[in-house]
Parts: sequence; structure tokens; C-alpha cells
Amino acid sequence: MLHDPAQLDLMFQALADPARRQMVDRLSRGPASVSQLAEPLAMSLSAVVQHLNLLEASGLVRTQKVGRVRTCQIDPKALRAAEHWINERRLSWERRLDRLGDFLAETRDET
Amino acid sequence: MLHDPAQLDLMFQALADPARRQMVDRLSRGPASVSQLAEPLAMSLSAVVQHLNLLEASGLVRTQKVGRVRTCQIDPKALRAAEHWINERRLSWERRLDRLGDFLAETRDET
DNA sequence: ACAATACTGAAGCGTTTACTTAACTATTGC
DNA sequence: GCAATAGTTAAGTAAACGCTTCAGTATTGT
Repeated sequence: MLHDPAQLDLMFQALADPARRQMVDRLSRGPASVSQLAEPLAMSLSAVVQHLNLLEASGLVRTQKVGRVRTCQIDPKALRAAEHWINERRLSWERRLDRLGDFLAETRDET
Repeated sequence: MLHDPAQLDLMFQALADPARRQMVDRLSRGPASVSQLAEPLAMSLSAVVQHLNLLEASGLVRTQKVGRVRTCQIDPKALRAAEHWINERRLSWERRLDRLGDFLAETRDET
């Protein structure tokens, strides 16, 4: 369910916006309320809530409301899924380069 | 220059689109021409070129034209930069959890 | 009870995105 | 030289985005 392409899509989409990455960055240092997330951002609370809803839909952030404050925190599993996608492609490319290197080394030996 | 926030922005933006991720996926298995990249995609060549230009601007893909064919390949350094951003935030969060665990363990000892 | 706080939701609006088509420029093969 | 191939560029368009404002709902403090 974490490798569901639709979920991956939502995650990368969520990470594409600088404001949302800033929110993730803030949350990486610890949980925060909506207002605390909004504080460093030059936009209305309402806009922040909209970003937050996207982050939550993407699975990157989980929230829970106690009384009137919504507390947000990162879900590291989701972050790991995005990380993994990139890592796989990079490794695939690098393995290819290695094989190519081996091949070139071998053909040089055949004098 | 790889940690330039503007460049990071372009990278995540580039990765946000499914078609572009599919192109990166294809390129992770080896270099390809524009037409080869376009083949599995249900859109015009023109659209593919536009995506490709974005990928190149983001630094994720490098291309070189020989004769009339443009050959594309991944730049793993750029992939690593995106990977790194995510990894740092995830680790920061997980370290926080560890410290919290230690704290709870200690306070339990104080009977 | 009343005011302040902490969000939430809907409507609207200008900008950006992801395409399309169509016209064009190089190369390459015959 | 001529046609086919490979890619590029510009213009247009519909839909998605990132906001704003404003009006509303709970909850909390006095």
C-alpha cells in the first residue's frame, strides 16, 4: 500500500511545493500545531490548512485533534517510500555503469 | 550548488509528474533517445520534449545531441540530492523519537 | 455569559501546468 | 535532390494550483 503508484504520486506532488517542504522540515524537528506550522509562512492560516490537508492525504503527515488544536507529525514510513523510489532508480543506473566498467576492463584484457 | 534550494525546488517539481517519473524510470535502465522515451507514453512527441526540458532544467537528466538524435541519461548526483533532502528530515524525526524513548526509559528508572 | 483562540470550508481569482496542433529546422538514407 | 526521420518551437486551451477573503464552528479562558 506504500508502493501504490497513486500514493507515490500524491507524495511527490506534496513535496513539490516549497511551503509544504518547509512544513515537513519544521515537523522533522518535532510535532506542531497548525498555527505553529503557519507562523514562519507568509500566507493565511487558511492556505496553510489547505497545504496541510494535501500533506495528510499524501500520507507524509498524520494529525490528531485534541480540543481545538490539531497536532501534526511526520509519518517516516511515507518519507521512506519516496526515498526508496529515488534510491532504486539511482542504484539501477549506477549498477549499469558498474557493469559497463567491468565490460570495458575485460575487453581491455583481451589483447 | 546541489543544495541550492531553487534547484531542489525544480527537482521535486520535476519528480511530481507521473509522466516525468516514468521517463526517469526508463532512463534508470539506460540511456534513450527522445523518441524512445516517448514510445510508452500516451502523448505527443512535443509534450515529451517539454517534459524532457523540465527534467534537464532540474538537473535530473543530461542530454547530448549527435546528428539529429538527442540522447538522454540520468544524472545520479541530482537524484542523490533529492534523496538526501528526504533522508535528512526522516533521520531528524527518528533521532527525536529515540531521544524521547531514552527519556521515558530513564524516568521509569527513577522510582 | 462573553470574548478570544484555533481552526475549517466555500467561493472566487489570477497564474501555472500539461497538454494539443501546426508549422518549422536539421539530419540521414536512397 | 528528395523523402523520411528526429526533434524543436510557438500558440492556444482546459484544468489544476496556490492563494485570498469571509463567514462559520468548536473550544477555552475570564
